[in-house]
Amino acid sequence: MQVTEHPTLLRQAITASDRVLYEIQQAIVDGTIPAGSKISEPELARRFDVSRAPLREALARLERCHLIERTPNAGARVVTLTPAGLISLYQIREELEGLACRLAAEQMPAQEISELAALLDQHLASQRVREGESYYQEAGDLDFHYRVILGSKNPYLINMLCDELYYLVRMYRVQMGMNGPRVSRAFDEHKAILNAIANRDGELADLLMRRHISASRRNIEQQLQAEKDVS
Amino acid sequence: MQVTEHPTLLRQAITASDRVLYEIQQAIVDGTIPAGSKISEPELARRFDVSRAPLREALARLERCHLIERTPNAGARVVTLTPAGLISLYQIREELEGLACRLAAEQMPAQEISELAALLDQHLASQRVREGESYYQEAGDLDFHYRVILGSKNPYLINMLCDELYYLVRMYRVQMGMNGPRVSRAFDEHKAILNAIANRDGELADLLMRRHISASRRNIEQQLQAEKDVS
DNA sequence: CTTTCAGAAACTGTCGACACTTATAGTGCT
DNA sequence: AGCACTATAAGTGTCGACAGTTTCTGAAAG
Repeated sequence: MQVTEHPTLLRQAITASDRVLYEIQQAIVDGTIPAGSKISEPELARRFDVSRAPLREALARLERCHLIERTPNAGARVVTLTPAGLISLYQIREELEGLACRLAAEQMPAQEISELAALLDQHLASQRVREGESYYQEAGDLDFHYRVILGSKNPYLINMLCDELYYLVRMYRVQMGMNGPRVSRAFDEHKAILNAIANRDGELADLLMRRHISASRRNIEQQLQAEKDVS
Repeated sequence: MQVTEHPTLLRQAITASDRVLYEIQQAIVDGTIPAGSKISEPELARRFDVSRAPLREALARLERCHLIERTPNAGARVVTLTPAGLISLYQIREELEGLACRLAAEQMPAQEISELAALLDQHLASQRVREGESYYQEAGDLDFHYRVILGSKNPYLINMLCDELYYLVRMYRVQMGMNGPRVSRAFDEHKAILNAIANRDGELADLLMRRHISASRRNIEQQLQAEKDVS
């Protein structure tokens, strides 16, 4: 089996199950496999050219990150996006990412903090170029959140947010077509959070992150409401 | 395939994978399969009399609730219990169960609240009988937490706490041999939390639950420290 | 026309076998 | 004796096939 890069340092074998998982995940997030649609194992197995064994393992992991729902003997469906689901998701994000900020303020190494500062400057530059363009900034937003979470050094927290919840967050953002004036405000909020972390003020970082996520939630809710009004 | 109880109401088919998952889970939690030990798929398949296919699905779910750790092409190991892991776990519980309490104070139906009150009275009775006996009370403790979490009506929260984290919490408790004077104090704390929920005071319920879990963490930490001093 | 009930098709859960990787034990060399 | 290397054994990842269940189709009865 192939090995990525350094054979001894990073001995992470890329298995067929991993590859299929990655492709299906992307397809669900961007809507290529539409929300709410039923999933047929034989069909997907043919489509991605693998047997059902690795496919089923990929499906198990997709269920783990809440992108599909399975019922015994009856198959799997892609989740449907609802306002209630969005609120439930963001309620948890508020608590968990608030905690992540507090821990990051205590645990994050100075070097990681400066790297994160550099990342924000880089975002600022690219943001000036394409004002209002959403995709890059949103990707950057996730990148910022990722790094703060990693800075918490809490393995369960990292696993829950980065592996289990974030693909669903991305799915909401992509399929709701995030854009608008929130982009530039988000940047300022990031900067304030980073400052609090750099000052080792966990309490403030926690508070700011909760506000940041709360604002983000209201933004998507508004988008969702607007979409509802059209139909 | 067999069906549990009401064929139309609860159409949950008990699959072989489910059965094996349940048995292995229990074996890991109570230490029959010791912490840190390596897991051999063929051996477990023989031991529980199933093929490797359902066994692997069970292992995937065990990884999901953090009872085992897998590395590609190298097999799985039962997790090891460490002070750092315990702290990380309880940090998350504090946030998530605090949130659960706040939501339960808002969302929990009156009937569920009165049922929970009845449960506590029942605990009180059995507790008087066997003062100091830990196992039953601890099971009751988990039962109380379960109901509060279910009362939050947040599906992600319920899944994370009841399906992903609680088996590991039980494992820490069982293998650290929880006992001592904490049992009776925990009951009073439960009662206070229930009161706050019944009064629809989410903020107070949140605070009390955080304290309750924080005290529980300190209790186990102490136990763990004592065990360390012996060795 | 709707409803009910067979029969058929499709699908999920499970099994045994094979390919390739990892770990183990043994052999030869310094 | 200690170390490197090779061959063997064990184990994981994957495949194709079969059994039992669910769902769809269609015909018959109300």
